[in-house]
Amino acid sequence: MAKKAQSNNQKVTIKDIARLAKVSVGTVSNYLNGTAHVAEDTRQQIETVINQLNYHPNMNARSLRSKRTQSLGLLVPNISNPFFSEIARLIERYAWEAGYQIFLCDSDGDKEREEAHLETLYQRRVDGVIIIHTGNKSLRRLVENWSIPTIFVDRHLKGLPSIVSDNELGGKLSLEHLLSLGHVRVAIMAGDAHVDNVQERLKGAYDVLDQHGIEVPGDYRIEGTQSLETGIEAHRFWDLPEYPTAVFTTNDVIALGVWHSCLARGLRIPEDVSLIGFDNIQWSALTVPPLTTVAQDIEAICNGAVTALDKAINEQASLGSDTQLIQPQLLIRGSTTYAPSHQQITIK
Amino acid sequence: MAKKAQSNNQKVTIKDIARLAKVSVGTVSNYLNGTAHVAEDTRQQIETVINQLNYHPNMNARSLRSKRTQSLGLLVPNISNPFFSEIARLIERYAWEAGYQIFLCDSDGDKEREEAHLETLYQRRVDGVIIIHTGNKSLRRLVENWSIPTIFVDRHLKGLPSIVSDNELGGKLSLEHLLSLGHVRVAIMAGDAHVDNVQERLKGAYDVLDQHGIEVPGDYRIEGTQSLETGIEAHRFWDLPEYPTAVFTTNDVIALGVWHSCLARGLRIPEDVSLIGFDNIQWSALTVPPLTTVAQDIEAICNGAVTALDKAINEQASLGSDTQLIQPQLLIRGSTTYAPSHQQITIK
DNA sequence: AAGGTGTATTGAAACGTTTCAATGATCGAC
DNA sequence: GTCGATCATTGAAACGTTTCAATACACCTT
Repeated sequence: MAKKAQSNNQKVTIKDIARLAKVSVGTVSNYLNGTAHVAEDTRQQIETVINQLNYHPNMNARSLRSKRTQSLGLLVPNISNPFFSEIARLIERYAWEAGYQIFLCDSDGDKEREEAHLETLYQRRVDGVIIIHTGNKSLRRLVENWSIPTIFVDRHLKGLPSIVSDNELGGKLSLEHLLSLGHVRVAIMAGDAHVDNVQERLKGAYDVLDQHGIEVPGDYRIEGTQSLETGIEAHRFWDLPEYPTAVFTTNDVIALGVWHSCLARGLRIPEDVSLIGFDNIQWSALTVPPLTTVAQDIEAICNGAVTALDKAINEQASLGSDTQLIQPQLLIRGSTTYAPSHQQITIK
Repeated sequence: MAKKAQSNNQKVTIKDIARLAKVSVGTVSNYLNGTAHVAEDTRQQIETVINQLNYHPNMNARSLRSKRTQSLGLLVPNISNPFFSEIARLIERYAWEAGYQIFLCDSDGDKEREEAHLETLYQRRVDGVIIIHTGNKSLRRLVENWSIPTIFVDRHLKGLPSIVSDNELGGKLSLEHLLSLGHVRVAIMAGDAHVDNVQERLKGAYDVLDQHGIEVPGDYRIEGTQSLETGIEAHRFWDLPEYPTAVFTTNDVIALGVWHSCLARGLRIPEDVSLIGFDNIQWSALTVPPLTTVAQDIEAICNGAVTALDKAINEQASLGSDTQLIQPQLLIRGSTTYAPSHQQITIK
């Protein structure tokens, strides 16, 4: 068995290819990139040599010269959050289809790490950046005067290009649904009220409540973070003498936490408590009954983000400075139903 | 307000720094990398200029010359799978702490995409690669003769360096637990029996069953993929005249699918059915009662993988070719209990 | 005053590509 | 048989760093 000359895979360069194929480096480069026509026979020459030598172009050299890295940075607060990991999956896919690979940067909710990650992305000269920020104000300064196309997703920063759901509308749809079912004692799981999209969802929700003259007492509102743990805090509702018949949450993870607190307390959903989420993460369809929620069209968001970046990169068109809104959709499933008659219920 | 000369952030290079600081490029490089002592006053010179000019070193140039990219490739079958996204989170963190950033590559369970991703990782000259493979046999050839330190995680390939849980032990612990509770009618949700770790878990499980002379009838076993959907297939069990009292699954996601099928059928866990998972993903603790499962020590796995790579990279020590086994741990929670008396139960 | 010893700095080559003006070859038209 | 025109190819500069042998300088020692 002839062992081919593949073992020296360490450092075969375009020069080696050129030499063995008896052409110039320029021609090989042209062949590789399709930058110019190369004659049929030289093409075959080159191909033969490349296959023999097990050649893998060095992208760093290529990037240095051409000022393109075919890579994007993706900065997220926590990749193991199911909503963000789904975004990552889609971004990765669309990016791959457009010829980019992505640097995954997890800020872990930490502002310093967020900035440090951005700095290295800059140093790597990624072609574009997609950010889900943590509410870090100094991010604006950082991004405003750097030269890499950057787009915010899910959470935006006023005046910087972004593509997010119409969260206010989402909050509105959510509460209109609850009120249409006759609920009056509505609790609000606000989560992290520092996050812009949370604020918007809340605004949409409160607007509807105001409009119907419904007031939310202080002990019907819990703030915290966008996490399971905060959702579980809902147990405080169930200690109240008159507990809410419906709970609005600012995301599904929180809602699942609330659900957990209900199960732990023996409360049935939706018979005792109607519960509505936001995001439509994978798990929200899995509960029994499935969670009513406001679905974000994250395919549109992710595809939009990658496409916009790609366009900005290739046509050096500006990304502009506006927020592109994507329509959310109310997904009525089993976790919401008509308000129970107004009897006073006491937990054992 | 003086607007500093920061606007021309486009193309300031180490040469500019050198020129303005009146030193040679070499010295600036030494300062930046700490490769040699630079005198106190020149150090200050350089620092001043760098701050004035808003300089960001070009990592592509650096990589080209130094043959180091400070980046790792992470190849996963599906980043939105909660188990993999948790792995990604940990890998990203440990890598960051060790000075690397990671390229996230999602193979989407597709062999071609998997190979294509690896090829580009090679072209980018990443310093190391971490792979969770999809069972692609030709991966071996690909990895065996390339020169980048590579380690397999969660799923291994015989003879190639890897770090995985002792899955056979896990399966054993799992079934010993079920049998100790008196279960005899045990069903097996095998998931994807092509995946090596699934095979091992099954082996551990069947060994215990054999040892106790318990046989699993054909209709007590379901295969499919490592997914929710496959778990939900468990509804077929509940159609049987005598359905299983316990279900062993090869991962938590499947287990949650099984749980779903029980809820849909009105079966209570653990009163009617004992259910045990594998992995200890975040959501497994959230069910009520929480899911009994075999916890993988993925912190150890991820930390081990990054550390091993880092060592191989810096000391060009070989990674060897052996599998490092990490101990799993049985986590007894609420979803398993004693087998009900052997009465025949008929669903309505 | 010559030699020796460090320490801080320099200068230029190298890394592996792309890019582009310039060259050579081929061919049809006159 | 010459002139353009077209097409394929070449050669060398450039990209922004690191690396390393060589130098310059200052300070001791004898």
